Amino acid sequence: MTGQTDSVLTEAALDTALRELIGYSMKRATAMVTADAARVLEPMGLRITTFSALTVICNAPGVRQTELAAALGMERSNSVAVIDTLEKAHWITRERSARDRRAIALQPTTAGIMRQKQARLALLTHEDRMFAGLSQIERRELVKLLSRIRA
Amino acid sequence: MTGQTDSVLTEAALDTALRELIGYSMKRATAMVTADAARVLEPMGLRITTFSALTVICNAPGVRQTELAAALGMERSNSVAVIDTLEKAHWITRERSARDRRAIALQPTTAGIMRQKQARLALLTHEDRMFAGLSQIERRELVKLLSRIRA
DNA sequence: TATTGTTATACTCTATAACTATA
DNA sequence: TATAGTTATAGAGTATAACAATA
Repeated sequence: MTGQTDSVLTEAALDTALRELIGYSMKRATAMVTADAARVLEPMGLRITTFSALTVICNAPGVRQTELAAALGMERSNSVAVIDTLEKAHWITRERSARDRRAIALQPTTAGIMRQKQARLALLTHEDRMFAGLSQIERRELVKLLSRIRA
Repeated sequence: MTGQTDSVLTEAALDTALRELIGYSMKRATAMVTADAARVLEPMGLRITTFSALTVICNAPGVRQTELAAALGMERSNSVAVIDTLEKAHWITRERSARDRRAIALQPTTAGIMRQKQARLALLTHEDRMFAGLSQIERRELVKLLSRIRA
């Protein structure tokens, strides 16, 4: 192996041209963060989507499936499998709403609340590691800048 | 429809609890930006992955497939289909390397270079719209903060 | 008529293992 | 032995259409 290449440009990183696009930096950084978060959640039997849904249900007991999906920016149809997973793990229950018999109210179980708290702490630790290069002020600044992006 | 819910919390957004995680804000904001970028690229016959690969090839003619995949943070195996797409569109060519007959040097065609330039301009316009709420200084600050995140 | 949950389906992205031909 | 490109495959996320029950 010579390490040689047929490329003319050998000095700059190959993705330099893409770095002028903010979206590219966002995508690469987010992929890094979410991959690490997924690794943290995996031993707890959670994925990012299931953790997110569980967190919403724990913080808004009785939430409907459609509301949940909308809050997480996902399709109603795709939320079904996520909620199935949480229900099979006995972390949440589905209860027919008395007021509107079409709707289903999602309730967290005691085990679900405990698991969510545990996963939340693990993720906060993970973020403290990933964002160690940023001060608390800079972390808030990052979130603030992200919140000002509009489609 | 009453608009009523079984949820106890009706005032705050349902994903408030998730907003304490920086990764959540990053994921939602990035999804918004990349979805819009994909819409911009689609009429040009490009997706984000194919545009990214084409851009690297245009800026580093002769780059190898393995180098390309590494630069974009994707698996070698997954880069094959992306390069197939670019080759079938006649935007790039595959050439066996003379120095190392295992390797393939990727070269952009004239049409490929033109398409990349066109797509790049469309994406810069798209970003000017998405990031209109941020000054140029703030955009650079955002990228700088993202670059300091470490796994 | 419209909405809720659901099923079916398809497409993209991603990840791993294994093969071939070259080094 | 190791590397470059490739194939096959499977999992996870995402998107659309259509259906039954209910409003």
